[in-house]
Amino acid sequence: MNEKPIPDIVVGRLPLYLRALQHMISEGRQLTSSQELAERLGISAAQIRKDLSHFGEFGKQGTGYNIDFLAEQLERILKIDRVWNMAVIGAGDIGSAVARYQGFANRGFKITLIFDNDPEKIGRRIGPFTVNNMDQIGTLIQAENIKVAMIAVPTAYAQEVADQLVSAGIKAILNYAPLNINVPTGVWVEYTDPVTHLQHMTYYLD
Amino acid sequence: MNEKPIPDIVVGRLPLYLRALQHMISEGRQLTSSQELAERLGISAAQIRKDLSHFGEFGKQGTGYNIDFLAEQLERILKIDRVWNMAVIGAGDIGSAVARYQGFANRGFKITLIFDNDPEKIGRRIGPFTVNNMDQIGTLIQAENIKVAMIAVPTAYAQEVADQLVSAGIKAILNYAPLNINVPTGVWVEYTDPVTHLQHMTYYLD
DNA sequence: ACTAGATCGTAACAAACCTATACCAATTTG
DNA sequence: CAAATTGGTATAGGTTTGTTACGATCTAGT
Repeated sequence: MNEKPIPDIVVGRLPLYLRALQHMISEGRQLTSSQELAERLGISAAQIRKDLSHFGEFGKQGTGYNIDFLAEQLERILKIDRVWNMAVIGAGDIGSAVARYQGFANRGFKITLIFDNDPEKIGRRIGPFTVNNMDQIGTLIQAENIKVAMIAVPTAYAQEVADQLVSAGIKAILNYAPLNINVPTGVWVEYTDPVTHLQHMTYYLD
Repeated sequence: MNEKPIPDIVVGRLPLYLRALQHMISEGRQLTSSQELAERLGISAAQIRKDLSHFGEFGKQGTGYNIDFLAEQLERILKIDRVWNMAVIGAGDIGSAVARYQGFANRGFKITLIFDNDPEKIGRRIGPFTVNNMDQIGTLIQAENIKVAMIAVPTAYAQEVADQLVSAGIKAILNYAPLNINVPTGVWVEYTDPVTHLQHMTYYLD
């Protein structure tokens, strides 16, 4: 525990620790150790202890970590001890699949709005949502005070949509379009592109 | 250019460079520079030059990089100067969206098989594919000599499916299930979990 | 032909990160 | 009580990553 900012790479591992812990909870487990987490995650036990020690002392010598307790602490640290409402932009294949995905619940996130600019799609239902007109992005996102959004529009429109989201007050964007987007300081962007991962792996294949 | 193995993080950036280059190609561009790539990607120009220099000399002083040429070289390095056939396991929301995703073509990959174990789904069509029975994984993957697969099944079955894929000769797995899976040496796994990215960002929000 | 400006490739340096080790305190187990 | 397990801390060393600087090369303009 110290005053220096936590390395981003450490922050990035916390969700992985939490994911493993929640899996253990679903198995009905109560205790674990840095050793066990290390084996499951392919990270060294010392690394895990050091990462956690940036934030406090969560374990008990000789015993290990209480799984529920550590999970709660990580949720607090990652600020997912609440529910973040999210907007999805784009109601195509990706946006629709995201909107129906059951994996956000219980992990701190909930989709509440979905947008598209195709008149064919506006007003239709996708899962429990009605597709809103994209020209309502600013109004609705501000009205509901939403801070997190996912971009699932064609690559050509991603930057334009990102600009609208930033204007609407969005602070975190998960971009499904395979394109880097520019946002001002204070807005965070992460990318998810399956092809990038696949290309990374094929380097190592014959 | 030297004999030591290339750091994995460098390999991981090559797909990003390639993605930016292909975007420039679609804009009809011919030349670029490490400086321009750096601005687009948010990586320093020197970093980009150093990364590329691991593999050869692709630029021309005073001029920059020929976009088509550099893209071809990166495709060769990443071994996507061919088409990798892929299998998708799981025909639920994620698997279906993946199967319909148009973004694999032209980036080195092509889905050719999709599997599920739900009798309701087996035999049904998803996009251009017919859903195969999961008990055919070994047979069909070996028959078509497929080396790359994507896991899009519920978390509880991901490890079991991974084991089957490894037995069938799969060498690279992209896992959509939010769970670490264990595979033997020589098999590569990458993960894509939107919630992990979201949780990483919320750490920095208020 | 010459100059100015742009750019690459590379080397040297600095910072960040990871690994390994050792140690102590607390706890559990036998 | 003794032995084994475990977390947290500190330290040192090495690897990786990022930054800066600079010579060499190319283009464009005069």
